[in-house]
Amino acid sequence: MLSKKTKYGIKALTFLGKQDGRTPIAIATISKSENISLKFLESILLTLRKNGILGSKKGKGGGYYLLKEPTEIPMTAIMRILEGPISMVPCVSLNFYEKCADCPDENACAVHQLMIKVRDNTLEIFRNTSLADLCNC
Amino acid sequence: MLSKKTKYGIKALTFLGKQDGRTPIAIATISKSENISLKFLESILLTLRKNGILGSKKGKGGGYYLLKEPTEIPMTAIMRILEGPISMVPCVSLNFYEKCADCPDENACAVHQLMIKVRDNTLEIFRNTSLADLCNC
DNA sequence: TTACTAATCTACTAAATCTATAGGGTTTGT
DNA sequence: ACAAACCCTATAGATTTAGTAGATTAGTAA
Repeated sequence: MLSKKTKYGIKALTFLGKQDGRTPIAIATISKSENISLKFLESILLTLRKNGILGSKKGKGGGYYLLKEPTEIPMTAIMRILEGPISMVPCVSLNFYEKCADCPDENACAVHQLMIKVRDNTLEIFRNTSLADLCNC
Repeated sequence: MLSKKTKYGIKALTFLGKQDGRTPIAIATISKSENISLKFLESILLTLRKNGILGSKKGKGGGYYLLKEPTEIPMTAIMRILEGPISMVPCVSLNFYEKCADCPDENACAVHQLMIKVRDNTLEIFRNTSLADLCNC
């Protein structure tokens, strides 16, 4: 299941993507519009900034803004920053790979084989979807 | 991410599916073969029994066995029993639907639309995969 | 029948981690 | 002076992943 962190993050990004230009938007504005706890949203936007998705401006008139065009931000990037691995098990993850402690042979593991399929499918959706696509809903 | 409960459950079911006939297999046998904590596995098999996937026999020579042919057990059933919803958000779940508190209009929600796509794809894989398919790895 | 043993079943506990915040102070820009 | 991001800490609650202890049931051998 998707964490609220990820869900709120996507909603906030979508909100920013719908604005025109790079005018900074205050956290409070997004928080009110999307019904997200202010402090929680604060930490979410901070991680998005630290990961190169958002820029910020301090002081009066400050806020957050997208660093790239929405068309240039794929869902894979957003998901990996906010949710972590796209795979359902670490042993099929491309970016967060970890070997299973209990599994002597990955290729003989039924779960492994099945989850590769699921990952490939999900990955293709996220690769073919950009933030811009979400903004057109 | 998939919980260990689900992962272990699938592995145990695969192990049972590979046996021939309905001879009961002791928990300890599966536990050793698949490197799963005995007591944790015990509770997992119990829920699978309570949900009509497994049968059990008590006492000496007892254990667990599949109630149906592996071909008759779809992954959707296994996943829903062990992991819960297949969807990444409750608002797109077919079997575990819940409305989002923060979302005034589902159809206008970008997350909602995207997660429907992901759910449809994942669901198709699980629908087209039975336990028997996992046993042939 | 009785005792023993193997196995499931039930219930309780607990550590560890994750989630979703809340509070308050600091820094920076206008 | 003020507004806003930034940063640090704490925390309640839930979930996960087990571990512990014992009850119950069923087959086997004496």
